[in-house]
Amino acid sequence: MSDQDNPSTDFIRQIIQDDLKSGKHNEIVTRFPPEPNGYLHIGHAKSICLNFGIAQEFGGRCHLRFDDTNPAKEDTEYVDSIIEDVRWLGFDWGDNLFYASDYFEQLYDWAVTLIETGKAYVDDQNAEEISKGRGNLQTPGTNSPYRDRPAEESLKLFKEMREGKYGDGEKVLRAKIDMAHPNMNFRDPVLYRIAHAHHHRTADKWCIYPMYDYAHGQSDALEHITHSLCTLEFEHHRPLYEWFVENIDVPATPRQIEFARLNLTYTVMSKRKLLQLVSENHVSGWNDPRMPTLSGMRRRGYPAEGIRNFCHHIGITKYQSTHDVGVLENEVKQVLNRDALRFMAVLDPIKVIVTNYPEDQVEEMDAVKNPENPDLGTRKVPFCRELYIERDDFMEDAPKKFFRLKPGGEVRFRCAYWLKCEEVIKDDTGEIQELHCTYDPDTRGGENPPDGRKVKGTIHWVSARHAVDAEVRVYDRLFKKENPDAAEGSFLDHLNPNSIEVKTAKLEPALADVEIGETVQFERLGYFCVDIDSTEDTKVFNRTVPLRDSWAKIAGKS
RNA sequence: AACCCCGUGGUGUAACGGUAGCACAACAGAUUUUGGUUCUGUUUGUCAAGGUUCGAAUCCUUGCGGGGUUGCCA
Repeated sequence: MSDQDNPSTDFIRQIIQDDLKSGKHNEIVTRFPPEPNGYLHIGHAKSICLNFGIAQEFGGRCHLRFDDTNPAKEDTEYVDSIIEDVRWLGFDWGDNLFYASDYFEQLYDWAVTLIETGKAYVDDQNAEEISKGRGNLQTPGTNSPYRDRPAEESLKLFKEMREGKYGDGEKVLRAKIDMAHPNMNFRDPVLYRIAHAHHHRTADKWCIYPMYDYAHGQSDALEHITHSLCTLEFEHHRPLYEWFVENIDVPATPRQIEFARLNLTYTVMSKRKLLQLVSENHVSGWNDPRMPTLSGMRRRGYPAEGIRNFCHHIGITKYQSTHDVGVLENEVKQVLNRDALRFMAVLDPIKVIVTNYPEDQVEEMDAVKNPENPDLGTRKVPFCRELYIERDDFMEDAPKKFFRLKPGGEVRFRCAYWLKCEEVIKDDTGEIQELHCTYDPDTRGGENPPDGRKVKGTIHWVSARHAVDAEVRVYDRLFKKENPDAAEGSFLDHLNPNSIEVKTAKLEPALADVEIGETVQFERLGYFCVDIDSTEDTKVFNRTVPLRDSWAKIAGKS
């Protein structure tokens, strides 16, 4: 199943189709414009899939542009991670890699023109005065005392601002629009501020930096972007975006269209909060497998295809919805079910002795690598007298619907034999030590015996003599609340204290060959990805997502 | 009570004036050497009231509800 089966027909794509049909545009150009001040998350994936997806579907192109107009918050570390993440997601911008800082000179020249034509002025007020002068939602603002200073004076001051004559905050350049406008963005927005800060690309060349509103539309125009797609919070900025495009002699007229940003249950998405999780060590880093970042999901074992399919299926609207994280997990599971190789691993082992199995014998059992793709063939799994099974797969006082191992009961050991539990060995405290079982030689490979006996359950196992130890990190949701943002108190109050559980597991030996970054299925348990923390001696696995567990549901009910 | 945007099952999303469909979730069953997968079926919806129309989720009006906007962040 692929994305292409059902082409999207959201309102943005409809606008684009109309623009193509009417001849307004012959080629579609979009852009993904992150600010390099943090790591990309699943919300960005929605925007990436939208912008790059549209370029692919309509035979256009999509630029990657770093919106690097605020040196105080930005860093090359973020530039590098963003490039890596977009590539990993599966998109390519060819030669179209740009930076807003590439346009600083041109933006400066246009600002000069705005001053010359009386559409901008240098304001000497400080931030507080400007804020006060702007009025509020009910009351109009008042003009700055510097609003009507002669253009030549503003020109001189603006030049001096650039030359570094003033300190941070001493002066700003403002557009001269309307201090009583109902849209606050029109109350003489700031175009340039002074910031004596080191920029990760332009170094110390500049000490004045353009604001988002002033830089973004012009950058779009310079790149001949046809459709500038952004999230809903920029709706009020669109008229200003258009004002600049109209009042400046730009080479193209891009159109801004807004869509709803992605919200997911059981997580937070704001960069500020994600940064806080990292800096206060609630997680191990931006790429912690519990983070909604692309690097976290990659490390968790989410395939890029699953994320792309998710973004495709949630669609694009203006309705501020919250998607169930289960939908994402479902897309991930679909891809993994198709692709992941199957292995057996025991996370919470209990020993089984096969009392009637020869002490020194070892058999290599054949096990299918992936039932969804039988062409992949089989692997060998060693079977001997001592095994491990999952503690959950045995119950002394089992309910009727418990199809696994119980005293006197018989189950199939996957791809091996049918075993019957003869004796339960306990220690002084009553804790189960080991199980003594007998096997039926007529069931080799797990086949049905000739006498027509039936068995309800099949459980996984690992040979105790051949097992490889590994660390397994079992992850759960990072937050306990569906919406940690809306819940009472700080979002940090709702962190799930059990979002990670570390176990030492017993693996079948073939698992030793799985490489870092690969995701496999531990049969009956879930999907697990080899983590970068793995060493020569010990592999580390992250649980990507558990398999559906309908027994847990039945057990939970009774 | 300024201005702007948005209201379709539990959660999302389609239907472009003409049979309210799909996915996830839930429930029931079938298949199964993973209580996985797959397959079949069931339950649940157009925020409200008016209006236009042969016909309204769709167009209009009003109300109600949700969100956004008062950075020298993006």
